[in-house]
Amino acid sequence: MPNSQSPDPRSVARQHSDGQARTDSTGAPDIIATLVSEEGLVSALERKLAQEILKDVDFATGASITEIAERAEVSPPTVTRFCRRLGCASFSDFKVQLAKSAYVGLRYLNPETPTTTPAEIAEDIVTKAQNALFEAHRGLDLDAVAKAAGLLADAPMIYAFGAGGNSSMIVNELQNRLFRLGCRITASTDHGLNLMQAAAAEPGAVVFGSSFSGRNVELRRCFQLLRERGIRTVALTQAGSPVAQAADVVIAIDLPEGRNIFRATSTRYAFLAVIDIIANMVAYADRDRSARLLRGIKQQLIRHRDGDDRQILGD
Amino acid sequence: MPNSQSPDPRSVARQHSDGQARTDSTGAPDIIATLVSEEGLVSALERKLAQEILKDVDFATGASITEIAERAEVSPPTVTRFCRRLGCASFSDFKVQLAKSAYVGLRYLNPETPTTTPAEIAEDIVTKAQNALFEAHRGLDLDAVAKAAGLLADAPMIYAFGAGGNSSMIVNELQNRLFRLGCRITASTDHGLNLMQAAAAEPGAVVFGSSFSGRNVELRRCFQLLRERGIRTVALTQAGSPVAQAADVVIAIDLPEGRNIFRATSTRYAFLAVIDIIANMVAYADRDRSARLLRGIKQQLIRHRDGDDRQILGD
DNA sequence: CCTCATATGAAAATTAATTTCTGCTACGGC
DNA sequence: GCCGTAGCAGAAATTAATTTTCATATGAGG
Repeated sequence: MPNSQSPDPRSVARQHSDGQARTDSTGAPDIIATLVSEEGLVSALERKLAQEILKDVDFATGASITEIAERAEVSPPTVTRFCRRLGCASFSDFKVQLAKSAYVGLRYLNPETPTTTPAEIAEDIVTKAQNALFEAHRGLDLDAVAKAAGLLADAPMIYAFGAGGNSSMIVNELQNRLFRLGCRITASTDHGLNLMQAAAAEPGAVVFGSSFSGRNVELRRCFQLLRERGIRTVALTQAGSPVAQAADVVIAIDLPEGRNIFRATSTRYAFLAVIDIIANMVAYADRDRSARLLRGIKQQLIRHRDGDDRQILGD
Repeated sequence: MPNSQSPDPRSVARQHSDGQARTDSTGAPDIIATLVSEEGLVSALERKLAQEILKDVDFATGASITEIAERAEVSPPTVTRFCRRLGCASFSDFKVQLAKSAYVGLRYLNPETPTTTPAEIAEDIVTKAQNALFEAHRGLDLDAVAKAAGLLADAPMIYAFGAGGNSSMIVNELQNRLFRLGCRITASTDHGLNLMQAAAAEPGAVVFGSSFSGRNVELRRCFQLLRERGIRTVALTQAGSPVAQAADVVIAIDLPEGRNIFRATSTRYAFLAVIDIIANMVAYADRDRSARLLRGIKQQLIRHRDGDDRQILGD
């Protein structure tokens, strides 16, 4: 038997038995992800347990160890061992971890239920948005983001290309955030214009392109042209997609799309967050200049509109 | 002694003893909010307990009842009673509820820490965005949203007014969502144009205005003009603000603004969610027509761009 | 076919949480 | 000012739940 010295379980808590703990950025184990992937679960009963818990997480967070054991048709000790294997100190620690993950990470796992009442619609939209942020954050390649921010911060000129309502919003937002920081940037959302700008862009310029699907052929064409011309490109898009393949730096966002045609894609929230992260990084690249510019803009707004924008930059 | 019949605690769980449970829309008690407000906590020791738990929620979610009792210098039974009074079935139920609330709702209670590393920046942006969604959802007046959606769904023409980068994005997004559903809508983000459109708007039209601060005097002027003309207005803005006062239907969003001048306001995420909720409600107002239109748009896109938009409407 | 490793559950032991009961305190009436 | 009442708080006892121990079973590898 390993661990015959019986180490304090608490010391191994929050850490995977194989040392490869799945954690979110707060350092907390991401129980749901582990349950879904079933990683580290060797036996059949443990897998069954994982499935049973995922089937009704709300029940699991409220139930006692015997209730869960009964549902999965295993014995309580098996549940305890299962929790330990997942990196929790105890069964109750497991429940707490589960509750933490579940709040945001859970619901999109449930079958898509049609929403009709106002409360359900609001719940659906907000939860999906939170999920999108959660998932995107988890999968975000920070090095790629930092690299992109570095390119943008140093660029003498930035072109931001998008098309369609969603990416248009994203590139406009990028322009909106970066011009305040002293970046020279122009956003355009027209394919023809994008192509012309790509052809005319001066060496040293950086082109940022957004595509939710990654299959925007015109954007890909722009990127290919730019690559030939030696102009660096940053893509915010799906991993492995045609657009991603044509870009120098790829910030990949891969999120499952819901099947509700009435709901706009919650992926927008994740894209928006990436823009904010990039903008923040660019701001910190030259903190003093950014602060000076932002304060200047704010003062102008206050002077011009008399308190209109007391709170935030740009109503 | 009340409750001498000793009802099953589970039956009173998730419900405040006075029947005025603070719950989020999922029906789960919002423990953190209750702890902060100290509502329903009669005795001094219970208040002390609440403060002690808020002081270190992470500890509380992991600790046993005796550990918490020791920290607050009370006895374990007091902790049990405390949990019951908060509407939980048991101490462990309390911990689970606490963990649920804490994941999203907690962190903005912590002092704003400056972020510098890429990981910190990403964490900060994402967490703040999730918080904004969480808080806005909690405080959202669904009746007002439904009323607004009803007005928009029935309007022969919609004018969406915003100004500044943030509200511009919001009204563009509204247009983007609603035109797909067959609404006649035009968004404009220019004060002068807004005023002219307000003056020219035909009776029966509905004007939607967004202002993050609520102090956009030009928008308020538009709304006042429209009120005189008997044209209905919907404001998405801060409660009680000048803009809100001038509007017929107010969707109020009141969120604390961070002090980090480098970060764009996380309130944008909440505003965006409200737009999505409205659009969804409008879609359901005439579900068949919406479905028909959306499918038609999708087919056109697929035919024209050959797979470019396989996944979502509008890249 | 045997052996070893590992998994599993029954039962025991332990630990934790809750109930009961009693003392205490504060407040109001007399 | 004293007494009674109400309700809170904690000690101890009770109960419930979880975990450990140990015996058995199962299956892979020799």
